[in-house]
Amino acid sequence: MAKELKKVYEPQEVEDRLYAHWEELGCFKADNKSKKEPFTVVIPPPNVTGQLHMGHAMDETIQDILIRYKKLRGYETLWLPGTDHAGIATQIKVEEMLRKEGLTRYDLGREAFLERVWAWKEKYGSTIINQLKKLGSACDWSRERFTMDEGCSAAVRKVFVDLYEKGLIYQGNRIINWCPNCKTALSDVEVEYTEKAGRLWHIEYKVKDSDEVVVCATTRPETMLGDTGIAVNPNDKRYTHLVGKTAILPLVGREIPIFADDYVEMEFGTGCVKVTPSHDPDDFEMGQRHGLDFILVIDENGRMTEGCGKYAGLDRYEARRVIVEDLEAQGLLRKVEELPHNVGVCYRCGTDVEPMTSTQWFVKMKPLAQPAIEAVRKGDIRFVPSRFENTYFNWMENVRDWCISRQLWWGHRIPAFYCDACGKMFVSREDLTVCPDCGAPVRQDEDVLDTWFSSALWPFSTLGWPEKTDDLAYFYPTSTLVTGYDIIFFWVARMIFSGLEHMGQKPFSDVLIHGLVRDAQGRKMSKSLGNGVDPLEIIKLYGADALRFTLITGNSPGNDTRFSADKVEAARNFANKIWNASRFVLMNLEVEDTALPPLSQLEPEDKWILSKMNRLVEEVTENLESYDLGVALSKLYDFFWDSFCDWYIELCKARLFAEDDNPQAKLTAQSVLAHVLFVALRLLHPFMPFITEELYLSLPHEKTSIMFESWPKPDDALRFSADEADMEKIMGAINAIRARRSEMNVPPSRRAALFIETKEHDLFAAGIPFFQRLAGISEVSFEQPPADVVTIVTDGARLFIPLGDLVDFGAELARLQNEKKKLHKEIERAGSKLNNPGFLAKAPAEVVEEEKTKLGKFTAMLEKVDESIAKLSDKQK
RNA sequence: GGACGCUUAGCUCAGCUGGUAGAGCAUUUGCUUGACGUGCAAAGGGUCAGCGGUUCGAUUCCGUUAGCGUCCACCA
Repeated sequence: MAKELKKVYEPQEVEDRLYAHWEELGCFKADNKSKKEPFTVVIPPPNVTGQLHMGHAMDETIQDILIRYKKLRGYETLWLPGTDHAGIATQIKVEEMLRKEGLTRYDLGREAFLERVWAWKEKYGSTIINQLKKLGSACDWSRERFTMDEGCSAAVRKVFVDLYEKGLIYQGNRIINWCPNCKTALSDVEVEYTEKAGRLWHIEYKVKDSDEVVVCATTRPETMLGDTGIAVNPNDKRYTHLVGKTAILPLVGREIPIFADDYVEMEFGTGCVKVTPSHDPDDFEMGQRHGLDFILVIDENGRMTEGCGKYAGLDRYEARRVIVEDLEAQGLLRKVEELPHNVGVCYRCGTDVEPMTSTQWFVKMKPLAQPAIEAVRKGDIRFVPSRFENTYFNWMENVRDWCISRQLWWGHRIPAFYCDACGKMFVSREDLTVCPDCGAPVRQDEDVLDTWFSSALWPFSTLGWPEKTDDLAYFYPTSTLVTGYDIIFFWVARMIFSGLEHMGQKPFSDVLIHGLVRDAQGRKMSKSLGNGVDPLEIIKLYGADALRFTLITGNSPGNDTRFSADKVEAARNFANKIWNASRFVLMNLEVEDTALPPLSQLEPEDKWILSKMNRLVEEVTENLESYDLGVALSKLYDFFWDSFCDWYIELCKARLFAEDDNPQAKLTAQSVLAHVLFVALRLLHPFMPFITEELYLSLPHEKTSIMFESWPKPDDALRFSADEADMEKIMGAINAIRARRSEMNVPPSRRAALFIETKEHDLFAAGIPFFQRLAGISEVSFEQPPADVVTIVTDGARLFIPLGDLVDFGAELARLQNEKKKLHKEIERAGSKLNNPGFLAKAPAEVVEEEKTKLGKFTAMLEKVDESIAKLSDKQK
């Protein structure tokens, strides 16, 4: 029966084999015809060209834990994997590759370029998928999807046309965020704001037909070329006389109106704002309110437009420099102040974003946001931790229309067709080649959709929508969405309104938010810092289970966590501990199963561990249900290492290796060991799938995989609170003896006799083998102890150890005095509580009872200590 | 300017609905104890950021102050 395991756990040797084993058995495959309750998770699709990083590793680990846990609990689990085409990111990568060949995408043309991207995707798209497998992810690979596969594309097409027909998608010339490097429009969430050093230039504008000047302060002098007005606050008495007058734009000579608008803050700058409606979101709105002209002065490359005279063609920052020089030369620069301010940069490339007016496609957000807010407000969708609901509401309530068109080639092409002959535009479910009206050829909109437009449909597009599939019927809405707080706006919010709008049903019930994985110093892991840790390297060195353990333990939902080699090492050590404990159990196993023996055969130590185990099952289950994965895992760690290994296994050795011939006692110990191990392996499996599977397969088992076993259930028959308390008295005595010995530097090899004075003779008599094995005791006697002893007072007994000349009477007396002081303190503490009428009247009965028990215990112990002190003092005299 | 989070042992962090503070790592000491030195045993180390309040009782709830951090926001 006994199987030989290696002395050290070698994850490298088992992980790939077990993953293949699971795939062969179809462990990850979900059945949409199942009678069970479904539990569905859709993966946040990683970028198809991406590499697995620590953030992914954490995200996937959490999902895998939920999936494996629910599967053991008897749910029909589906973890649906896939990848995202990642419009900008992927296109940039391929363009970089082309650049090495000296080519641009324009050299290739749209079609040839897209072929290259697809080829790239075929070549590298599976990289991240294979990396996910290394982590142990229990994804149903038969259902793997891609945001640009046929089905997802059909969903995108349908959604676009539907929204257009409902009037929720429109085309318009509005101010958008433009990345001059990526050369595309961006949505509001794709702009990141960073504080940069800047300046505030005060520029003089002459007032027409007057000697007056108005001074406008700006951080972006180059945009003055596009100024079409000057705004002041309507209540600003300094300027009321100017409202309605005209100013002359310096350098350009354009006449622009001076008007009043509430937007202007009187206190900031000079109180006069130069208004550039085409290059500033606020100015854009003022421009609309006041019917100003819109003049584009910066083009899609970030250069000044042709209409800019001598500045035409200059880069916007070069133009700034020249314009400032010119203003200065003309004496129009009144003042320059240093002013750090927020600059929007592209989230992909970091280039300063240029706000500009442009014709783009937008999703009208207000009507979509309302139900999405409601769903969370009503608790239909729940964020964990709930504080992220604030973030969500705040965004949803103030959301602006979503710019969805991108001037890229890689992505879902916008299904709008233009007829140049009759000037009409058609948004169509089918591709058009000729105009439905006039029959002339049509051309399709050049732009593609924001990547996040397709991700927003992920929870249902991946299940087959718009087809009415069995998957969709059975698995939608999904159960839990796991993701980082950094993409709540990008993705979570948009999935919510999309699900509600297109499915008429929420996309998921719970949103589990986790934080970032930072480096050991707490810095964000980033490519530019080069401080990223490669999860695959960690897996290679320490194993996937150790990595998973590291990412989960000591962390709570929504909080960032630091990653350090120390932690992984500790995790690896734990895996090794599990391995060796199992090895021990297997080496001593002569029974054929892991069933519990009849309760009547159980010894106190068996009841002790079973009782603890039973409570563990309850608590871990509870913690998992409330997504407290870190808490659950640390309880498992403590139970396994401390309770099971350091105590129970050691206690069992007394029986397993007993000289007397009691085969039944041995078998009982083996059975309990195997049983507890089996329970622990199942509880640990969601967190550490590989090692638990490998060990399960070594135990006597019925199934071909631990994944087919079921989650342990608490059992009322295993609540042995009295036995547990008894056992703890023995353990307390062992602890006390060990501490005394250690204090006195007695080597473990030096065995000592033990004299016990107790009213609980049977209990302590049963503990004899444990004292011998765990506390370095030779013989135990309940007789009167000799004179020269060390006295140890514990709960339930007084223990005496004659340690011969090792004992320094003075030291022993001091120790006892110290002990006495401690007990006095305890008694005082408990006593003051119990003397407090408020406490007695208002505290719950069991708390009062507990205090009374403690008081009794400590009082008894104090008596014993006093006795010993008296004896020792007598002797010294 | 809003919103949120953090401040607990030398370090990194747990601590659910209030009832004498925990883990890992680090430190010190001892140990070939028939699974494991990726181990075993023992020990030191915290007025749970400050101040108020609620309570019989607060690290835990409320308010407030300070420091740090994150997100959002139109101060040109």
